[in-house]
Amino acid sequence: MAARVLTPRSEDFPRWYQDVVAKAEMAENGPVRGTMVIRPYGTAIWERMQREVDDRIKAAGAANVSFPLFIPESYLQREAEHVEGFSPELAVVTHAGGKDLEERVVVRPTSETVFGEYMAKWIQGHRDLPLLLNQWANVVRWELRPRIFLRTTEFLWQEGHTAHATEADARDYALRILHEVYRDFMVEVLGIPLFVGRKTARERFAGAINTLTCEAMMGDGKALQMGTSHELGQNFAKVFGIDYLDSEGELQLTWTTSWGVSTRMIGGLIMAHGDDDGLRLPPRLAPTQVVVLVVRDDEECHERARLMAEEMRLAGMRVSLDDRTEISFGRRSTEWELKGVPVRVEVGPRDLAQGVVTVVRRDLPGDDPARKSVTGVVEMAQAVADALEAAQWSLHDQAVARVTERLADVSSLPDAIEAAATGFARIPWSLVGDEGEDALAEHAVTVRCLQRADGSVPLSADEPDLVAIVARSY
RNA sequence: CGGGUAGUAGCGCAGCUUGGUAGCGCGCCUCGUUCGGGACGAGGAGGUCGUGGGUUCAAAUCCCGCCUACCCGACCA
Repeated sequence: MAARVLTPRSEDFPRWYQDVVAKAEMAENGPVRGTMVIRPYGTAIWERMQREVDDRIKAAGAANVSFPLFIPESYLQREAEHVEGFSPELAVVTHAGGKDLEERVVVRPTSETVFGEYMAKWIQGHRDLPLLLNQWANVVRWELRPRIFLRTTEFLWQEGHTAHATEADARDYALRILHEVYRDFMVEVLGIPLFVGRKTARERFAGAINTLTCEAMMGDGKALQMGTSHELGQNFAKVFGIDYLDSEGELQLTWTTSWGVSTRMIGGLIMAHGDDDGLRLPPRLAPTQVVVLVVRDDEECHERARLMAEEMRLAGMRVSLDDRTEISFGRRSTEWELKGVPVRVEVGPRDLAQGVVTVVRRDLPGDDPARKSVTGVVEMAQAVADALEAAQWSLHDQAVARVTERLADVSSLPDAIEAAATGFARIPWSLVGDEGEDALAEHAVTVRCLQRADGSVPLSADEPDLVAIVARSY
């Protein structure tokens, strides 16, 4: 077995999380509180996320743009709820160019207001709608209690902003992004099971009329909001004048949406799949899917490993070759395990003499006999491809098993609070309500989302027989 | 933002009580022996003791401010 390099999750989960971030060389804290330096491996993971999410956003018809980092403070102030929600978290530039600024400038905490200003300019008639935009950017929200990847003062994200002719179009699009972009990516690529639903009024985005959310259960039973999609109604259209002439020649206000996912997903990925040996990456996401490990400094081993890596690359896999034989085998194995590379191929003289190699799966625990298998050199590429496919779903299924185990159906607030100590509780929304949310909040428990009985997303919080998913959260 | 704890080599820590030559383990570099789950030996490099000020002949050590991290609360997509 691998030597202990991390604090075990059962001993101290937050400490384990920090250990993984550091030991897998993903990121470290920046010099200013709440900022982070994302290292090459963390960046590679984020780039994979970006690629997968971006492809889906484009498939949903949106185009990428780039808006400024600085926003005039007056823009924020136009939408009452929006300012109120964000002002405590704003970083404001008051001094620049060697003098005090006449109009203060905020560092964007999100870009609804600037997008609003320009969408108003670009939209004239109904033929300009819908306008579907997205940008990949950094944003700043001054955080009092930062946690690397999960809640940082500066973070990277994607923010989509759209304008539609009708409320129904806007509603459909917000829901479409939630399902076809976010849920599809998180379930199919990240292998993380989700609770998708609608936020209660108090958990809603500042300035939205509805917020849809993807909530995931972490390894310690707490919830993480992985992505949100908002219907903004006509709130921003009114204050920024985002209007158009309809086919009758009448001036109409548009209906807008916004939606985003951030580097927080990296934290979610760590806490949803990681184990006591480190990160475990689902193959579809992993920057390196397979590492070919040269076991000993032996000419035959080097050459055969190189050829095998090349063969798998040609077959379309993302492969790294580890031929650093000056570092001991055990150390290198541990390192790749920490980094969560899904499959390892060990090429050593003992196996080669028999025409075989050892294939090791990261998703299975150390005592699982299926974890290591021996396969003929000729069948190796296929065996690895099969292992990758199996690992993708095995990680997903392990996460589903945890949800099943830690999700309790309850019928009282005290029971919900008790269940939230170790996981999620599902409780009829009629038993909670606004007062119930207050009572839960006293125990640091919140309503993560509202769902219909079958788990689908309700059209409004007023539908009958809704259930609330409640939990402690990050 | 309030309460608590901490900051000494890349990482983890001792030294501080009682002021007087900057230490240990891991990692790193070189050489040799090793090599199928964090190898071993020998030699070596690496420090404005978080930062600014104060007390003192003398400060890692005593005093004050600030910064940063962790825990608990409040706040927050």
